[in-house]
Amino acid sequence: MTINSPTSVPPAKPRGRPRKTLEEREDGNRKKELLSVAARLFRHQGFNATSTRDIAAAAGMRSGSPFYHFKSKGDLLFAVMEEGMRSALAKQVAARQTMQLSEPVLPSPRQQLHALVRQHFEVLLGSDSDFIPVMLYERRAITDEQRYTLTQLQRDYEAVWLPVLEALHTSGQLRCPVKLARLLIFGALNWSVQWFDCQQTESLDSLTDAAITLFINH
Amino acid sequence: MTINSPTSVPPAKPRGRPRKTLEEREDGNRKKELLSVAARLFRHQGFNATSTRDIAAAAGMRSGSPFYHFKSKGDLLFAVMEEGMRSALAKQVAARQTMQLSEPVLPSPRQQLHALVRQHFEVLLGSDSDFIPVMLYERRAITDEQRYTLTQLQRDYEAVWLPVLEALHTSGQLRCPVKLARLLIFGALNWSVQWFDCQQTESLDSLTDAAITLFINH
DNA sequence: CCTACCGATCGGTAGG
DNA sequence: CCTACCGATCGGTAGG
Repeated sequence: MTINSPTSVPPAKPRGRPRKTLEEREDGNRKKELLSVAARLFRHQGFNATSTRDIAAAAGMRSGSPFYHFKSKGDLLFAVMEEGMRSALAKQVAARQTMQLSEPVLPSPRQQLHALVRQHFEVLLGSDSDFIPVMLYERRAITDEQRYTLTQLQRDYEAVWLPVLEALHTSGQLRCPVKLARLLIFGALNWSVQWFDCQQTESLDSLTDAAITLFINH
Repeated sequence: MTINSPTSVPPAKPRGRPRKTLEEREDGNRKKELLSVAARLFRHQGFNATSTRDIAAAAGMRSGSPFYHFKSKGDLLFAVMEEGMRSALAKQVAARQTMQLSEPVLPSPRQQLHALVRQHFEVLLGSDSDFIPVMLYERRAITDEQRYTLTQLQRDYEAVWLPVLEALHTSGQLRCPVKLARLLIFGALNWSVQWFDCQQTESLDSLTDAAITLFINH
């Protein structure tokens, strides 16, 4: 913690040193708790400004114990990112299935984009949303090999968007070339983690509506 | 430097230990050199992953010498950010004056936005463009007081955009509410530092054209 | 601006 | 998972 003025970190879900009930101790819950605690600290203080001692203390462990679960601090960071991507991919698949089943007619490309944007805001700003921001803003700190793995997952995530953008481009509702549109749109959405205040009145629904009106004609 | 795999840093402008000619030594050039060297390292490795020894070495100094010019590492970071904002503001003023003088008729709101976007891409991606990315991506690492100063400068920078966006909203060329449009547009532009490759064929001009077609109707 | 140095903190490990 | 610990590195300073 050489940071000058650390942005105050929201209170942890499990604070202090939790009494270890027998049920908790046996399984891999401690490892998952370590992941979510690390995600929260990495997001709000940054990877390099968060010590493994910070993480251990926030998880109610001693300083050496995180290394029982993860080989190194870098591996813990990568695990946070990978978990974030796998969770985001799962949510994306679920959202698509829900949409296709519930609609009486097939959703329009515009409706599909709306659902994708809404779901992406949920991943970025919703509950349990520390993992993906860490992945987005700490990619410098992982190895090339790890970055390659994440890039593959991100490609899967973005693959769903491309046909939707293509359809909108063909119909004239999206005038920007698809490849650049994807980069610019993701930028607009991803940047929201820098300014969005979940205490504010602005809901993710109205935010999604606004974003769609910015990108799409008619 | 506890980073796992530091993104390779582009070669410094003045590499190694420059011979100190008499002209260089006397004035404040060393301080400015320290600023630009620190901006480059902070941008590519991050603030916390860059040691003051890294900076000193890249500037051809010994480890303690940066502290002759700056009280602390944090003050050096803040100086980089402030210099970036003042330079960006100066470029913005210059661009506006050029436009108003050269056009035979007053530029349309759309033309004004084009100029603002183009100028912002220059600040983010053009030559000597390490300062603003550092300001955008290392704000966690400065004090509240310093952040307040920067927020003021950023407000000045953004103030120029608002009337342009208002005019576009009134004329129906921008359907998104102005306040959110500003946040989303800046996000789309600022995120470009994550993916733009200046080696690529894509020019800042065509990038600007694409961005305008994404945001503006007709 | 350099030399020589300090106290603090950090990631990580051996052994249990 | 804890205890006890190590080597390395870091920001910063006194004195010139």
